[in-house]
Amino acid sequence: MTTQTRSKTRRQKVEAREQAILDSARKVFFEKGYEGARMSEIAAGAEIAEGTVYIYYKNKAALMRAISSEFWQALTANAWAEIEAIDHPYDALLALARFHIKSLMDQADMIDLTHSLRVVSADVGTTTEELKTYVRVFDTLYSRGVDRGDLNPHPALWVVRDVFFGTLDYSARTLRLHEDQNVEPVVTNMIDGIWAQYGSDSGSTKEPSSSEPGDLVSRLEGAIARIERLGVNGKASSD
Amino acid sequence: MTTQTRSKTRRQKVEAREQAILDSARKVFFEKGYEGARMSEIAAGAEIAEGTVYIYYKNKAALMRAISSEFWQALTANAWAEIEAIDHPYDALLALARFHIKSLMDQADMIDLTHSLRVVSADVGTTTEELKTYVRVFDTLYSRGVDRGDLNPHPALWVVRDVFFGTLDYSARTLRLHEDQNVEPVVTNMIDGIWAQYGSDSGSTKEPSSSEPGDLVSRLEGAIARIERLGVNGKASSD
DNA sequence: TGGTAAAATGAGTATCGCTCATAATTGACA
DNA sequence: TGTCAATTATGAGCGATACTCATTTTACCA
Repeated sequence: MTTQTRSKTRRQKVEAREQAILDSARKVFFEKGYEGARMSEIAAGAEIAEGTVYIYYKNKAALMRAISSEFWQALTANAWAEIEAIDHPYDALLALARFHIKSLMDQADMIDLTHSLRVVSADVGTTTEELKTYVRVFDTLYSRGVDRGDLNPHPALWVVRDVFFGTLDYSARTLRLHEDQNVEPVVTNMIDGIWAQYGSDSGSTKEPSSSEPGDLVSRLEGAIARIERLGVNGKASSD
Repeated sequence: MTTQTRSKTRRQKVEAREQAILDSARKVFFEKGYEGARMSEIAAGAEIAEGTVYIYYKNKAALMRAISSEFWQALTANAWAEIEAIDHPYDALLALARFHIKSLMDQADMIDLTHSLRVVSADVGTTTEELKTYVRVFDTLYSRGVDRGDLNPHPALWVVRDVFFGTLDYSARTLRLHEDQNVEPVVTNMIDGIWAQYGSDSGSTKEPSSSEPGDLVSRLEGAIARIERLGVNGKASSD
């Protein structure tokens, strides 16, 4: 028992220190940027000697990679949590888009740092892998929509995926420079665009012209609901 | 005359050296990345002493910024040249999209380096300004489309602009990893999507009643038109 | 040709990421 | 509790690099 307790204590101490290093490093990286960050300052922030950092992380790039990795894993977990209770693919995609763009805007520093790693450090494999995992949330939602018959299967999913993430990424950057940071117009606009192109209107088979009038009505009702929602949330965006 | 000739010679020599530094730096930056690039190697490539570089460029970041600036200016000029002879906004946007994504793919190193500057160097003002100038090509084309009555005015142009550049940016990255690097599906799909959402279907004037309740009606009419058009165009995009 | 301002040089400086010999701490066992 | 081996921490020192500056070289004009 004594053995286990002490062993546990030791491990706890190590883990606490590891986390302290990460916390300090994150702070310094955000304040000074990757190059501007000093290992000495990171060590001081974690209240350890500079050499100790290198026991936990091979070098500066590895430390940065760990922070980036931690961020993307948390983001992925939060994304899943955000959409798990939502049934309809349209609403789920909408929620994911909202979550994504808000995350980008809130944690812009982290995003920029992650992207910079692509160039700063040659070894980006890890980060790329984490990005792929995150992106899988979208892929799953889209596939679910296809299975339910709400979305048409796209011959290359990545085309739609790039519209989704590309648009949100750029919009987040733009929105950050604006006074009005209402994301609703951007999100609704983009999802509606995807739905207009890939939504299965008549259910199963694709017909040239407006095939079944009844379907048009139901889609219009959905559109009205969406527009009304925009009217409530997006009122400020009309200027 | 002698005076002018010699004075010209001196200036020419200086300018030639400046260009030699830029050329050498570009090469080294591409080969080694920003951090990996050595000022000594850049100087050696330009066949000058290391200290001389600092007469022309304040520091490493300024040198990188000059390269980035040169690149974006050339890109902007080429973009204008690419679309100047094209009359119809749809074709022009298509051409711009093709040009943009191909440039991104061909000069991926440059793009990555430019983006990394955002983090590496705090002073990014210049690069941002050059980006804005480049983006103006798109804005002009869209406005032209609105003036001609081919496109509906969007309450916030940047929303469409971010769809355009965001999608192309992400798609370029994805395409680079693919065997098949055919940009046509991406480009056509994206422009068609924009056209489906913002193309003025019935032809001429838009209802400018922005803040009136009638706004909802006009927007609904646009939505109906889009849905109807989707029935026709959506067929092509499904393969 | 001689004088001067501009331009080039490269050894030297400051600073940083990282290493490693040494010290301190921890925990199993008697 | 005291001993000892293993683990963990330390920080002076090393190599490397961006950048400076006193000195030299070049370009130009009278």
